[in-house]
Amino acid sequence: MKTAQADRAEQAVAELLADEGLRFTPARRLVVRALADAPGPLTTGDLHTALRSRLPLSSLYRTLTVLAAARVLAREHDGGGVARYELAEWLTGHHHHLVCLVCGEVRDVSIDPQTEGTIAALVERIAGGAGFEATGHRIDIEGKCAACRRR
Amino acid sequence: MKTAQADRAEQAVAELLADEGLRFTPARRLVVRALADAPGPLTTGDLHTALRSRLPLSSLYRTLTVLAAARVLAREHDGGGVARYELAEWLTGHHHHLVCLVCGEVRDVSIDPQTEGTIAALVERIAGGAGFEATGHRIDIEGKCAACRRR
DNA sequence: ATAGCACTGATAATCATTCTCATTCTCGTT
DNA sequence: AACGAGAATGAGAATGATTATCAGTGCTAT
Ligand SMILES: [Mn+2]
Ligand SMILES: [Mn+2]
Ligand SMILES: [Zn+2]
Ligand SMILES: [Zn+2]
Repeated sequence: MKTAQADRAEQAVAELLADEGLRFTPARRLVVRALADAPGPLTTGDLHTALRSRLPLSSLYRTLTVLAAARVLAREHDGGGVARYELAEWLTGHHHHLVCLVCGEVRDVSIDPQTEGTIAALVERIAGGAGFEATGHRIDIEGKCAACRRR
Repeated sequence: MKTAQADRAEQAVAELLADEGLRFTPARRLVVRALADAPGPLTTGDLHTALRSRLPLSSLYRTLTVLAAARVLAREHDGGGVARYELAEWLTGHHHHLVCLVCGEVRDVSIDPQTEGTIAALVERIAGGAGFEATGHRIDIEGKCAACRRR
């Protein structure tokens, strides 16, 4: 996320937390910033490595739980079952993921609005056919990332 | 999965296991059958509930591990991080999932070949643009299932 | 300054999953 | 039919990630 956008997101987070009677403490700011700077969702381990000197593990876990409950963060799980967190889509915009099956990296990727429209339409159709009310979708593209390809 | 197809799948599994010097034991047969009959991927808990009288938990876990390593089963993780298993796509055919955010159910859904072709094409395009070599994709449609809708 | 909450961080507890190991089973060979 | 090697089983212990506890600290409004 580029800095201007990240600053705006941080502002939005501050307001949301205030509304819920929660504070935007240093710990929470550290986590939000780390995720805003990341090219994709980060595991708890990634975050712990990055922030270990400034944020004990138990506090990191609590912070992630609180921010996810407040819908500031979205939590998902990768193929190995380890939790990954990213800023919620109302902060980052809708997007999808490239998942490298070799190194495990997960990277954000956006689709042009035109194509995204096509997808939304076919998702509607498929869901409707099954009596299912679709509210969103998630696409993971699996394969080999650029770095892993060249070796 | 309908029975004729399930029988064929079971046959294919028997052959694959034999090739690997593994046996198609009663425990493995129970698990493969349970998954062949299921409308979507099952959690370890689902399977344990269904098979508890015939298969101790430690054996269930080992069976799942062995079958997944042999590529008979595919393992994924749902939003809450619990493992889900299903027959590998070379047995079931390629498909996607409807994920109910209310009750947690996950159901298989197939897309017509025409639409699947469209998806494959745009996946190629998106991946290529990022220097990524796509080998597959996964689509989860999230929302409210038919049962949860009507109450 | 005081009271009431929110927050922190160390630690203990939980829960799913994996590991260990003694025992049993299968299958091919004598 | 008895034998031996490797495969499989099942009970229980161990692991690892995550969550819960709780005593102490910090903010903020009155
Ligand atoms: Mn993302
Ligand atoms: Mn499936
Ligand atoms: Zn990679
Ligand atoms: Zn439902």
